[in-house]
Amino acid sequence: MEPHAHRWSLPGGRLRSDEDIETSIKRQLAEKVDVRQLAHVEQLAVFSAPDRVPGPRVVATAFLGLVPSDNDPAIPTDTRWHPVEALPRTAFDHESIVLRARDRLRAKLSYTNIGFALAPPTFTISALRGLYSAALGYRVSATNLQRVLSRRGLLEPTGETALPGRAGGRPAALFTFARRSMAVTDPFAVLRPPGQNEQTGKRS
Amino acid sequence: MEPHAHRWSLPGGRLRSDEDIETSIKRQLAEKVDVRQLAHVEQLAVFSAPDRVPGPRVVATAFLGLVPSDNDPAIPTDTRWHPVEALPRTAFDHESIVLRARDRLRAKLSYTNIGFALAPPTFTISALRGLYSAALGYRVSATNLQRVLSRRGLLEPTGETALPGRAGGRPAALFTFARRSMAVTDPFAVLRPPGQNEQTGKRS
DNA sequence: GAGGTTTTCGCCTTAAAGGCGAAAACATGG
DNA sequence: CCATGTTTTCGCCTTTAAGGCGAAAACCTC
Repeated sequence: MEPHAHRWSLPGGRLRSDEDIETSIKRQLAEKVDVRQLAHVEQLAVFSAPDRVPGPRVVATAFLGLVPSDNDPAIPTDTRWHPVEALPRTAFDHESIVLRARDRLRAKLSYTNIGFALAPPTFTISALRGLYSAALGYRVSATNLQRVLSRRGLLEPTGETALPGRAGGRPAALFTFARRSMAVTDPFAVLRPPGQNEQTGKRS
Repeated sequence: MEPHAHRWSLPGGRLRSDEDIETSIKRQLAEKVDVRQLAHVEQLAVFSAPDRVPGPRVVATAFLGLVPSDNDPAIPTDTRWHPVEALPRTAFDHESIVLRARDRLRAKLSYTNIGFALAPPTFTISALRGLYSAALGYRVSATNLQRVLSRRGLLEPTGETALPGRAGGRPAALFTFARRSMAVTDPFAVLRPPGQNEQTGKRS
């Protein structure tokens, strides 16, 4: 009868007539779950299949939101974080929404600087590596992560170092994301940067 | 009084309760303008600012649709193609929608195989170069385009060649997009292909 | 057949990513 | 306090992809 009762669903709600959708989703989050410190929010996709929920059709605009790993927002008792590799049964089409969000995040981690939204203001390379590994689903090399981000000019060393773990080891340097990387920069063009072009030779 | 009258606007219309949005936009296009042979359609973004149109708020889901360069669909007399570099004044927020679509296309041309949707079933490298140049807004090198697409395994030579232009010159070989590239393949991961990973050394 | 045109190919340079091991910088146990 | 284990960081090298440039190929017209 109510096949979707007692299943987990994503936070959300109805759009008010005086707000746009992004404002709305932020309000919903702030009301229902205490997730206010979103470091990044972007539209994911619109889900509009006529039968996606029982009853009259509901069009949903899904968003991807990222919270830095260092803040653990207080959430109500009926709410929970779920690891994406072990999702419970979800209501409606929410599972496919989550999977799309995951894929989007993975893709953008590679070709944008969206990683800044996952990291605390200051972090060690190993910590960042952990975040990237978790998000991407495979182990990332710290060495390479370090170099790739540096070469892209996204990483800035703060002077400081973190305390070594209880097992000893060299204390890790603390880094920050460069200021100009604090907004998501979309793809680095692949097929021809804006530089001078072509015009190869004689064109009279 | 009616600041948006007599301005150009994008095709579109209301969503019916028994169709999803993509179905809807395809229907609208087929009805209003005869653009049926869309080689690729994807969601662009939702536009929902409360004041984006006068009167009660209208939420619009914008799509990017691509038509191969060889078909020139019949369009009604009140409808026109406009070059994106010389847009007329548009109604509402339609200009920003168009610009977003343009940017999306440009980005995806670089890191996906979306180009297949712009090209006719068979084409010469120069023709393809023309399409890429027009879409990207800068001159692309034919040599490099050729190699990049080949190395990605997207280009397949048909045996045939096109007729040389009236000015002579070596007849150009005709190519096709490889079959497996006929669906948009999203990013080639940059930061770590799925291959073996890390595990660098001793982990006991 | 000479000269002009367009396409294609081959070789080289540049740039970014990834691998691997050594060195650096810490902890702890004898 | 020195040897040993641990973790991070650095340097050098390899691999892969993109981009440049000129020569060769293949066609036209006069």
